[in-house]
Amino acid sequence: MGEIQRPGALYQQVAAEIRSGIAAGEYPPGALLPSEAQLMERYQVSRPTVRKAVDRLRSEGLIDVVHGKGSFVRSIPTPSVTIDRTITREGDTFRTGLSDWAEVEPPTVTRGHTTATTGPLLGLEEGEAVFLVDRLLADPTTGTRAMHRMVIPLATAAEVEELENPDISPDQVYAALAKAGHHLTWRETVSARMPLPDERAALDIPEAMPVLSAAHIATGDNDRPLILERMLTSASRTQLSYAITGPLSTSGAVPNDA
Amino acid sequence: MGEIQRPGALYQQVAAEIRSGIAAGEYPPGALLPSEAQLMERYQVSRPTVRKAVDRLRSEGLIDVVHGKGSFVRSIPTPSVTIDRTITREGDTFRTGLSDWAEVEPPTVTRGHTTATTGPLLGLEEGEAVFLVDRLLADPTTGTRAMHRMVIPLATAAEVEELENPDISPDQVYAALAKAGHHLTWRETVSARMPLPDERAALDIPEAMPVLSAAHIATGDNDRPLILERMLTSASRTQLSYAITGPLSTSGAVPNDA
DNA sequence: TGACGTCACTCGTGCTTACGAGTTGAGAGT
DNA sequence: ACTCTCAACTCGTAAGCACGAGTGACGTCA
Repeated sequence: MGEIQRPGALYQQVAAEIRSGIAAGEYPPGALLPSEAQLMERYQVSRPTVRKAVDRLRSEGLIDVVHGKGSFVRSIPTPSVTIDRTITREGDTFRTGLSDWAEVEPPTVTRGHTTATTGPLLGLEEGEAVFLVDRLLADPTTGTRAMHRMVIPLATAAEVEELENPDISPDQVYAALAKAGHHLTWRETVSARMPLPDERAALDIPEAMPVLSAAHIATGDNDRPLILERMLTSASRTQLSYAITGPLSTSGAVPNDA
Repeated sequence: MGEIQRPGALYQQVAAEIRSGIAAGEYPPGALLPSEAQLMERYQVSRPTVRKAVDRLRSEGLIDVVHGKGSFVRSIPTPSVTIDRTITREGDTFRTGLSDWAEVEPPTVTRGHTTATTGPLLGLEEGEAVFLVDRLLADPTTGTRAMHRMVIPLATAAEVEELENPDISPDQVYAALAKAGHHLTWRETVSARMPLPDERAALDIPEAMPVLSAAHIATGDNDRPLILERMLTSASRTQLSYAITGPLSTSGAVPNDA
């Protein structure tokens, strides 16, 4: 029946066949793939070969394999949650897009040190002391989770007394900095990578799915970095959105009532 | 010597041991892991078990396995290329951040149809005819590649004669739209996912590494979507950057000399 | 001294066998 | 008619064996 004639290793050929079947709609999303025994028969290969092919498809995120039941075609991971990171100059604020999200646990405040990554972004050496405020957030509607961290240099914390309160929300931080007389600008860098094991657990990330990381640096006068905010979410469930909205003023008035 | 006592399957235990070794610096980035035979001896397991453990680490993106040489610890994939997607209101332009990138091949222009993803973004039904302009770009400095696609509804193409020229650069498109009298606003959504096989090949993406996808919608008056631009890059090599720079005017003057 | 070939070592692939464990449904027993 | 048990299905794990193929070092020969 279905002997195969494709380039590469046997298990690659089997994997390619199944992949084609998925792409062609033969196995629509949610469908149950033939069992390993059936695939053995169909392609005339041994079980380890079938397993290797199936394992490859799983590592590509195409299927979910359930013990005792079978392999199911994953639906195309369309991010269902959009986090609006729109930058607005109204009153020099920035919306994290996480204001409505609930805190799964109370925030954790620790004294830590800058890493090779966070140090340069903040204009500090690697290993300098900083405050770390960690939050685990959840979207009330969908339950989608996000890890949120603020990295606060000691110099910044000393300047703004509101920062002594660990319960201060990310959005409030910028208001506090503005109130302290800082004229803020922002830069955000977005990257993606595979999650670390603890991140996978905390964010409930399916196998072979990446995380989106957004690092947000608020800069004061003289291009001095004041605070770093980093957000981590499951890329299979969330996307980030950027836009210009509303009237944008050149000078950016700083409100005193924030 | 090093019999193992960890939860889970044997190969998981072996994988966890090696993972710890990598995290602890026993195997620094670039280092050669012990050969499969040595790992068999060290953990007193069979070769298939060792191979499965090694394969797991590879699928996690922790190591690279080279036939005939061994397994090497991957260095932490820090994105080395930053694409500046900064939104500027000077003259109603938007920089793709790809202006300096070279075209690997001539652009491809095809007539296609909106998909379930692109349709709604453009305010069209799924399956409506559109022009697709595909580019494969490369950063001249690092060789990093990017796939770039413009999805142009027929209505937009009919309105702007410059769009008949397939060689028009993405940045020029916005200038042309502005010249045609459109008052543009933008929204960009960023997501990440695992690459499709052809995308992996075109972008030279290492195993178990995701792609960053940025979809950029230009909207004219009455919130009418005019054009969709999508960029795809290797997340292990690139990151996206967003900021507000320069003076921002409320009305956004449209230049006539673009 | 140089070029070449061999050989040892590496991982890549494939088959067979065996058993454990989760899931489901059919059938026997009540 | 209902419930419970068990058999038959599923995938998960592990071992052993065999051979192919890429790489590099070493020794031999010209």
